[in-house]
Amino acid sequence: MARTSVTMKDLAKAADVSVMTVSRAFKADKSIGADTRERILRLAEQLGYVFDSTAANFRNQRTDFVSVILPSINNANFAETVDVLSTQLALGGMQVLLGYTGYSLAREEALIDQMLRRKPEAIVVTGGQHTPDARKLLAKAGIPVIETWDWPQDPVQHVVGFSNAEAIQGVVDHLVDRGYARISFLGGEQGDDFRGMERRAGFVAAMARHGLAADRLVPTGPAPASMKEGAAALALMLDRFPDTRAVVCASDPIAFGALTECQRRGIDVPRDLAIAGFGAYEIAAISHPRLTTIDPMPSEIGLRTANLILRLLDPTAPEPEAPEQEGPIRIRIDWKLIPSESTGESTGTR
Amino acid sequence: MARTSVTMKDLAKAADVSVMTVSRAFKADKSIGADTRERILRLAEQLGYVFDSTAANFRNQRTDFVSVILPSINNANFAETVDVLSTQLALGGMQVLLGYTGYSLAREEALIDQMLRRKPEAIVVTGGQHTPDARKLLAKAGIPVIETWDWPQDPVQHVVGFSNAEAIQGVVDHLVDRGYARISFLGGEQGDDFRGMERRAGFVAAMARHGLAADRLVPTGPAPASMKEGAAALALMLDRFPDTRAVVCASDPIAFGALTECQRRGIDVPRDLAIAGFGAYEIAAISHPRLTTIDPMPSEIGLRTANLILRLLDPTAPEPEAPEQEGPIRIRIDWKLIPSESTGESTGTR
DNA sequence: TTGAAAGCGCTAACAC
DNA sequence: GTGTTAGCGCTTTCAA
Repeated sequence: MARTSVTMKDLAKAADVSVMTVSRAFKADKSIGADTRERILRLAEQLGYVFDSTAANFRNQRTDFVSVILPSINNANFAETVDVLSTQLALGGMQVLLGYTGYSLAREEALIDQMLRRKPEAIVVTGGQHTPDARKLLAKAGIPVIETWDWPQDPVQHVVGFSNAEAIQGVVDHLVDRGYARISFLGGEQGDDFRGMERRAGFVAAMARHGLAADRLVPTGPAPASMKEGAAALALMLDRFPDTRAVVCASDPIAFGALTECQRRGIDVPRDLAIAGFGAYEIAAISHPRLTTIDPMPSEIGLRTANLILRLLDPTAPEPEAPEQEGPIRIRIDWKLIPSESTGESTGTR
Repeated sequence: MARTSVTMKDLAKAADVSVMTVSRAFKADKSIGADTRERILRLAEQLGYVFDSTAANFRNQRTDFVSVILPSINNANFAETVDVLSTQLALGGMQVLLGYTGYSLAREEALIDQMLRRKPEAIVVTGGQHTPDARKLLAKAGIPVIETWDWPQDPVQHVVGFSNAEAIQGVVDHLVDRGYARISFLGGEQGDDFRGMERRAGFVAAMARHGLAADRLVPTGPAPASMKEGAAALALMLDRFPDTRAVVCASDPIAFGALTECQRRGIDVPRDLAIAGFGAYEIAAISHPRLTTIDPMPSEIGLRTANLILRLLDPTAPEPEAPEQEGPIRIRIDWKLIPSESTGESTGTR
């Protein structure tokens, strides 16, 4: 194993130039003779030299890292946000450093602490809920902090997201529009999945606004709730609230699980029961019937977050009036209702 | 923004000790007075000191990074592998640096080049297909290289994976067992998705072995093929090979897309048509009917890869006989056939 | 166009 | 238990 790697010093010796000249050979715009550069690059190839960006980064006091903290990587929505975020940041020469909390705030705190030691240029977190210590760490980090996928009451700094409580109301309004009144909610009400809890709160608020009973609440257990839990929750709902005519689910996987349970029991969706999800996952657009859902624009979140970071870090950015005085930036993402087959058409109160 | 951060030097001055003493205060096992340490740590808290691991890593010539290169993060199987891999490596103090190729070998080459400059301790790639230059980079990297999710003819170094061609044969054998003979294959045959192509090759080989016609091949377009493409491919298949009684799909998303298309057309699965997938995605276990599939053990791949890396990097590992001479390690992951409802029961040739 | 000096923040190794 | 020295590989600055 070539644990002993070739350095610029070695190259310099071999090319009989100074280390500085070698350094210049690897930068595009430095003043250096074309022939000298070519000779050095050829030599580098021969000796198997690999540029050490850790050293360069250290010397420049820039890591070009952006830390991104997610509840889980195994979630198509978060994955899409990260995908776009990474791709976009790569255009600015930035690299994403990913961390997963497993939906635990304690783990998030530990991760933030650990991440900050790596001296990222900015840090992106999911949600607006953090432990007090985590908040303190973020506030004192001295780098841009962006909370995403949420619309916190009291943001740490920048925000790119939306209100989960509000978004779910789009679903409720849609169902009420179609004449549904006896509506259940399937979704977690425990653990650290605050987005799920907010969706439940949003459901309750929206039902109250319509003067409807909002007590048909079925938990799906701690996050991440997925298809299986959705099926189990539907069974539970049929047992507890048999008069239900429509269900709002905290996520599309839950909704799809519920749908399969209906199929197994011979319950026709949407004729006997309407089902709505959340997240605009791939499955919502293809299941039979297709699921009515909310598109939270995950790629938009990633894109706007990346652009915000690039702008905040770009020293050449033209500052309009107040130089160095710009306050926190709040970018609201517009979720979109996608009405579809699973909530059918309606003709009267259900 | 506190672009000017507090260093050990500042702490040393404030605590009226040497920088070395400060350094010791942050290491668990160093000889230092308990009171001195406490005083320094308290001071660090007050001054908002954050340990700079980039400097420590640079000094120690260890980054504690492991590069992991994936086709896409938006794939539940790869996500699971990475999840377990990251978690396990974290136990050894390692951090994963993720990169996505978008199923492009050219992009993979660029990524590998870029990653190696960050001086990772090891590099994990997906698949055994690389550009010649990428292979060269990997071979000369001087760190452990692990190819995963594949079983290459000519591995670069270590391997943790399985043969996609062989695995798909498990599905074919199962269908033949159940009496199916007129079997189609839905899956990509273009672009850089070599795992998909290998599955197709495996299908053809298995059919030939059973003396069956293997010419019912329906492409799904370039990777990543997903549910929508699966539905479209099924429609195409019905048109081109209407006598088909069973379809083998290159992935569960394709299979599920095909299933939904059947549901829309009133084709009963498995009575009229059997469908099998690949990957043991969540959807396979819950769709109605549930999908027969192959479980490629993604978390096992992640776990074994992590443990292999930790072992290779651990200098205290007891080397049995040949010190520093151990050859490449090949860990074969045993995929598992999961027979389920979508391939039904059979009574005779179909 | 090229080179010499200095140092980014931390720690191994060795004194005391 | 604490301090001193030296240096990881690179680049900014200034001089030639």
